[in-house]
Amino acid sequence: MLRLAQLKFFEGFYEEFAALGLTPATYAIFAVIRDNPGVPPSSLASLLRLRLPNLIKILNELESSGFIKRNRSKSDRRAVELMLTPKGAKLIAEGARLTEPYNERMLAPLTETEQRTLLELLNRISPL
Amino acid sequence: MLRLAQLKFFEGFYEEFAALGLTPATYAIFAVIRDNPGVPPSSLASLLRLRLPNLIKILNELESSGFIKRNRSKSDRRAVELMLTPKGAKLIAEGARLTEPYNERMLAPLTETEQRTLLELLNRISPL
DNA sequence: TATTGTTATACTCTATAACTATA
DNA sequence: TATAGTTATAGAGTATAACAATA
Repeated sequence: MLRLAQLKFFEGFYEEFAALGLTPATYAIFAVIRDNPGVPPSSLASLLRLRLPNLIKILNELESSGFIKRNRSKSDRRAVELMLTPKGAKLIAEGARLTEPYNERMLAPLTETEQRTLLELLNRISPL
Repeated sequence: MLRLAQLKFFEGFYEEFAALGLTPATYAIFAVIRDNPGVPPSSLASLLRLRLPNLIKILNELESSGFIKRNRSKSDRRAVELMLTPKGAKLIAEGARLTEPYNERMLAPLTETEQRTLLELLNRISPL
């Protein structure tokens, strides 16, 4: 049942966000960088349960498209600090506007109380 | 959150059922054939949301390993009827014995009432 | 020596087009 | 002509190993 629900959400996501070129993965990456400017790739990968090499490949594309930039940390020159460019900030802001109608459409069979319950139960099973 | 929960269940599944060589996909396929002997590949694919060509590849492996057999329908010789062999029935029966402890472990953070609620809400979002 | 990030690469899963045999 | 099943193949997602730079 989890797989079927997730499939529905991903299919709906591609419909809703196709015009912006956002995927579930890139949306999540943008949102985390927006809320945690300077987050290193390693933290981002473990938070989103992505393998570092797979994340790096996505980050390379996002950087060469001009959506994010990488700064080397002053204190530890191995570490990378991820930031949104103005172009990237604009993209995720546009995406954020589609989020509420998207969630509403996916969760339409549930009341608002049930929607909160579902989120709470899922969060207990696998906390973010 | 759905993706993270599903990831947890799949990882737990591989741990629990590794000894039997069952995957989430093959478990579901065996269970559907067991409960619906003679089910055609097309119905199986749409029920489990698998593309027919991808399902066929799995069915080929399951058949050449001796777990299932294909019968041509008498009434429509294009149609295939899927059946478990005794070997396949034995395998899914062994798998079924692991199912309750597996679900219990994955859903440990929830009370029994909450477990039923979660299943009901997921089923409303994307009915089987 | 250990850690962060990166590259290269293989493997699984998923998607599309085209073919066959029956209807 | 249309349908059920199948094959071949391409693409996306995910995995591991090895390397460079820095600590």
